[in-house]
Amino acid sequence: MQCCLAAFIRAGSLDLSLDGLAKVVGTSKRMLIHYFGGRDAIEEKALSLLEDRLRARFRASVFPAGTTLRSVVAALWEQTTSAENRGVLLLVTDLTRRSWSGSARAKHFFEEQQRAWNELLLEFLPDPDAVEALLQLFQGAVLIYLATGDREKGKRALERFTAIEAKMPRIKK
Amino acid sequence: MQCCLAAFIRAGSLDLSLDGLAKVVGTSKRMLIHYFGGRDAIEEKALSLLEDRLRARFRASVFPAGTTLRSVVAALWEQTTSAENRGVLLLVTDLTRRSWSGSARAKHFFEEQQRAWNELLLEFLPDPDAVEALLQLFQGAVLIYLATGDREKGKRALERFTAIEAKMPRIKK
DNA sequence: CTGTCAATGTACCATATGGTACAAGAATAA
DNA sequence: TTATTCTTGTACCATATGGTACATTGACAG
Repeated sequence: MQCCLAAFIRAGSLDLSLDGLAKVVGTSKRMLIHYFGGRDAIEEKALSLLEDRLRARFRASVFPAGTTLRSVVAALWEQTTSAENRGVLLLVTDLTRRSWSGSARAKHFFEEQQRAWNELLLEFLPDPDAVEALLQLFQGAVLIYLATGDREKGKRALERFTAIEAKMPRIKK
Repeated sequence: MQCCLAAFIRAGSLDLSLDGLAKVVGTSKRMLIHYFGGRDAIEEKALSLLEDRLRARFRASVFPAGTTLRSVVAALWEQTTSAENRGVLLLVTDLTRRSWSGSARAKHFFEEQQRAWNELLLEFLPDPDAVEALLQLFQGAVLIYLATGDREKGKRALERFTAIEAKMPRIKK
């Protein structure tokens, strides 16, 4: 299953035929179905595994209390757009699309991701509206990054956001 | 061709088989290929038509000089996320994905859209960095809107952005 | 050694897809 | 009227896909 997920990540999408998947994993379509029980089951297991992995990554990237929002966001951006994570980013984006194309599983995945990010950011930016805006900016930055390959645009925009937030008079909630 | 584009818009994607397309349009796959010359040609013509239509919409939505950034952005958001434009929005988003999946045509489409929006916004926000950030925020807001169906989140975030920009001391360039 | 059962390859099936061959109208120029 | 060209339906083809049938292999218990 690890190999399957790796293959999906390498493809940057769940749109990978069983034959293609099998070739990458080094087995046959016959075996994939035999072991895992069909296309849907494979996608389901791969998604669960991906969720686990993302949760683990999130737990690992816990920042010490008092870290500035600026450096948290910068670190998240670096990690999200690093070359070795490009596949994961593509896959997650593909799932986002599926979540509005009617896939209940993808919708669930998307919602959990949103929740996790929200929770994390709220620790460093204790204003729900601001976090909401930041998440949208981050999503948009990712999209532009994927479309243009330019990491700097997103970096600048996020930097700008955090700089303004740092200067804002704030009523802590 | 108008009908074909309408069908793509209704599907919210270019992933519509010739058979499916033909059924919606009220003809046969045979005829589509005969008249337009194959799948690729149909997509190409539909995209060109869509580009024309979006350009026209943009020209129509010219705002009088002096309009505040806030109302420009609010109007764009209303228009972009209106129910009757949902199909167009889905289609454009699908094209954005294709632009990073290797489709040169989609990439060109994406770049032209970006250029047009950039140009428009620059008239009301004469700071390229701010426009860059605004565009990313808008993209992200659209994504969240598509995934959640909630227009308010994006509205709030954009409102927030324009409110802050209005208060910022600015060196006009 | 022999029976049993999991593991696996090969060949197949049904469906969907983009596309073509061909023939039968339907219109139109001569 | 006749020859030609345009239009269109039907049947087909090749490929890809998820999935199954069946036979073969190999290990292991008795």
